[in-house]
Amino acid sequence: MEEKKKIITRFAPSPTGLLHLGTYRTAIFSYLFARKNNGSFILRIEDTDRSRSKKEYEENILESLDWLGLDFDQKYLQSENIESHKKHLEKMIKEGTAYISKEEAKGGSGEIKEVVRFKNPNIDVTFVDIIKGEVTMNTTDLGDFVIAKNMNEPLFHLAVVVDDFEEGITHVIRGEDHVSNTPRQILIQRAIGAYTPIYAHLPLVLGPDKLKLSKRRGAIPVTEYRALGYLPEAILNGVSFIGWNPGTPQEIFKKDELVNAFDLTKVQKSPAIFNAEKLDWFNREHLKNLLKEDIEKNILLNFPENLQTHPNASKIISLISERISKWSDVQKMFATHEFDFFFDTPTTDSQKVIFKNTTKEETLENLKQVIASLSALSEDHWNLEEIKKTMMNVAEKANTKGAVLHPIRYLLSGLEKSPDPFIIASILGKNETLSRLQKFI
RNA sequence: GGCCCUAUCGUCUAACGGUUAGGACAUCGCCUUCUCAAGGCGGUAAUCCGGGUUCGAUUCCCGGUAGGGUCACCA
Repeated sequence: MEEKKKIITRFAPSPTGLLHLGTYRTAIFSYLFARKNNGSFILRIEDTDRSRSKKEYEENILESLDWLGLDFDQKYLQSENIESHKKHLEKMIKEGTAYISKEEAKGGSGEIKEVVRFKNPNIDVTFVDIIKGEVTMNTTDLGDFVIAKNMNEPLFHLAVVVDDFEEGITHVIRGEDHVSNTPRQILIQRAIGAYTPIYAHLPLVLGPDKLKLSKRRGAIPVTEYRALGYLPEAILNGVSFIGWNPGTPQEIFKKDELVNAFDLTKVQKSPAIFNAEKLDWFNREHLKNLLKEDIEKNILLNFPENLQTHPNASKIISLISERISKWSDVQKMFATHEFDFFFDTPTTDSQKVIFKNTTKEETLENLKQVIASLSALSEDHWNLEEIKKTMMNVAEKANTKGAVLHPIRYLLSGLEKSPDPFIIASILGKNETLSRLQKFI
């Protein structure tokens, strides 16, 4: 029986800023690959650059992973492994694969510093990448690159190699921006006697400008998506589908389905442009999977505070729910005063009451009839069906239904575009409806 | 510029040499008892170019072009 090695992947961000979707996509793919194969997923915070690393960014990473539901089996701080990095450094120097170089510090201060450089054997390095296939690069023009600022401050390439080795990482899944780092790291692996893991370099996520997604060019942090009211499962689903698909027509996936369907070899070879509109669609689809009461609760939470307890608030929730992609859209609707008329009598323009190609007299007559038959409806019968029946009764007798329905709708909403008059009237109640209609008489 | 990678509708993609080149988002039109939203139906829209290989190339090979990545005492 062949023994299968347990798969271990890692997500290794540096806490030097708020990370966007492109970065988290590498976390998602590493996570899905590990879980799909019953492996482990490790989080390693690469904080060796002490001047740029900030605790708040580390906390943001933790928060984001937690929100997305990407649970990790281990968490390491790279800075905690510095003693091990030093040991390898000393050993490399002793064995001649690295050396201390005295040179002028950068910045032109004239100060002489000691940096540690890797003794480059200047050879071709070939590695197998699950996504890109076999890649060969010559390392000659890399020179003797720096692997530590000094004996106490190891740098990226050394730290990554040592940590991956000691943590037993079997698959390094990271962004394509790391392919050119890979030969250097393989050289170091060979120098310290480490194995070479399997690589999978993911093509990058590009912004609408076709350039690598970046904060500078408008990419927002994952926690900002949370603030905007996106569902974590929708983000997970939508981001997974940037440059990957399961090969079946299904597009909406819950987390466990994603784990089940994930296949690293199906990852696209070319970079993908991030489509924010499609992400909204993913969110709308995932919204449909939510419990009705959760939807209602979240929509209400996004009402202006003074309206949350208004008697009409709960009645317009279903109207809102079919008009939003994400929770923050509710706030937007109030900001643009779309639904103000449910809470305050709208101001109306008497010219706009009259439906196209009809006269004022006609409109008045129609409205009088509507008011009369609506008045005859008892409070007990003031519901959507009865109101609709009553209004349609008048409307069908008119030349065009719009001659009746438009004036009603406009007087009730004060808007050219709004939900239909029946639902508005049913929400406003008998008194308010009649009072708004009478204003024109 | 050197090195590496990539190339199907506007965008994300499907088609492991033979398809009327399929789907999704977006867009447009129609229906959906006035408008809007939601829903239904339908439409427009793609194989970068040039050579090969082959009976036959979106698919394989070469070249061009275009795009991306990377060239730190950051990660």
